[in-house]
Amino acid sequence: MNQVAKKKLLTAEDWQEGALNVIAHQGVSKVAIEPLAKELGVTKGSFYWHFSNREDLVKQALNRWREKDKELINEKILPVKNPKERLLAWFKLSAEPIQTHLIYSTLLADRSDNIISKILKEVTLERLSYLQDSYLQMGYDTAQAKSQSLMAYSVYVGFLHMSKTLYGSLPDSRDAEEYAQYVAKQLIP
Amino acid sequence: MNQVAKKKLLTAEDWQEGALNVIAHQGVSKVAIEPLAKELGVTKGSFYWHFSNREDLVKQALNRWREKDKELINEKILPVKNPKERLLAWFKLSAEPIQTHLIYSTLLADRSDNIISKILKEVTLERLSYLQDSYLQMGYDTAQAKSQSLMAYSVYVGFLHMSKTLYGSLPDSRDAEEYAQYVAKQLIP
DNA sequence: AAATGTCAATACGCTAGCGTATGGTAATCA
DNA sequence: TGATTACCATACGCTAGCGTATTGACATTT
Repeated sequence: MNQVAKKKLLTAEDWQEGALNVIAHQGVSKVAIEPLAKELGVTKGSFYWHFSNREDLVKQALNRWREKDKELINEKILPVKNPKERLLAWFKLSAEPIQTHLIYSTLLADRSDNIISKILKEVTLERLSYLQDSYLQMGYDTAQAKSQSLMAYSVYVGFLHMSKTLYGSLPDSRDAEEYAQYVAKQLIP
Repeated sequence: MNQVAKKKLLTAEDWQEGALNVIAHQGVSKVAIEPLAKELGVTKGSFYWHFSNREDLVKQALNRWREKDKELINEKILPVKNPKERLLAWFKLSAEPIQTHLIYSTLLADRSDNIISKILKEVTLERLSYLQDSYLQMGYDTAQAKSQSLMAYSVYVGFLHMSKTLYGSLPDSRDAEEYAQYVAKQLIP
């Protein structure tokens, strides 16, 4: 509840992280300044020092999310040289119950602003591109690689929602592992 | 803007339909009484005659959606006797840009109330069950049919979001057609 | 014709949340 | 040490939207 007990002063990053947590679990529309301030142990006065308004916060928070997501891929996926292994790694990662997936799935239906749509599109296209690359490197022609990566990515998106819908949250790591392996067997020849 | 120019009196169904339209395009959280009243050409006085409060409207609207969705399936999918043909019909239907899909994909990330989660789960389980039946009738064993239907349904959910997210970027109607055929080939042996 | 029922308009109070204005405090700098 | 800076608190006004209370206008029944 009060994760900044020792730290006296807040940074813009603290606010961004707080916003991302709300987005992950309740959606962008639930990002409210005063409740967030309470949670961080300060008042609005702090907020309007760091940000010009609510939209500013949302924008910065989503950009932060995009950067963190990119770093994750750069560290865990792209270094895998073998394309088949790389796809496997991606499927495994995509089934892990981490914040970036929660945020992504929440944004997918919460398109209240153009900010959201824009970032969502950019992130999706970028993710699709490295999936497609992997399939291309496995010998698919362009059209096949396009369709196949689109389908694989759809399975990922669908999985996020299904697990939320059917279990109330993302499944535990054992179930996720099992599912990832099954899907991988179907989608990686 | 004013679709009830001739009709003087509103019914509860009119309000439910209005709510469903908002849900389909903006999400449940955007369902507001006064704006909806304006759109329907009346005031709040009408609303509180037909419903006890906002939650009441949302609940009734979502139940209405579920019934309409069930009717659609009963009419267009279940009558197809051949299981392979039935799956094909379902994939075709699932790619059509009709309201029921819009609502479904919106609900998927807009889980503000328990009402939504409950209905969403019910609808999803029901849809999965007739998908699973089709695969069973095609000779899959229970575990396979379960996993396969889950994956097929994930592709459906993913497709809904992808087309929304990438609109204007990737899929023109020719690509969409190509993709649909590709997916069907992968998911229906 | 009177009474009742059905549906809607209007006026009101209430709350949550946004954004502004101003003041305060502790640290740092000149 | 006085002044400035960085950060936060407090108080205020404003709007959207919820829900209630009351009244009004037809339509139907008696």
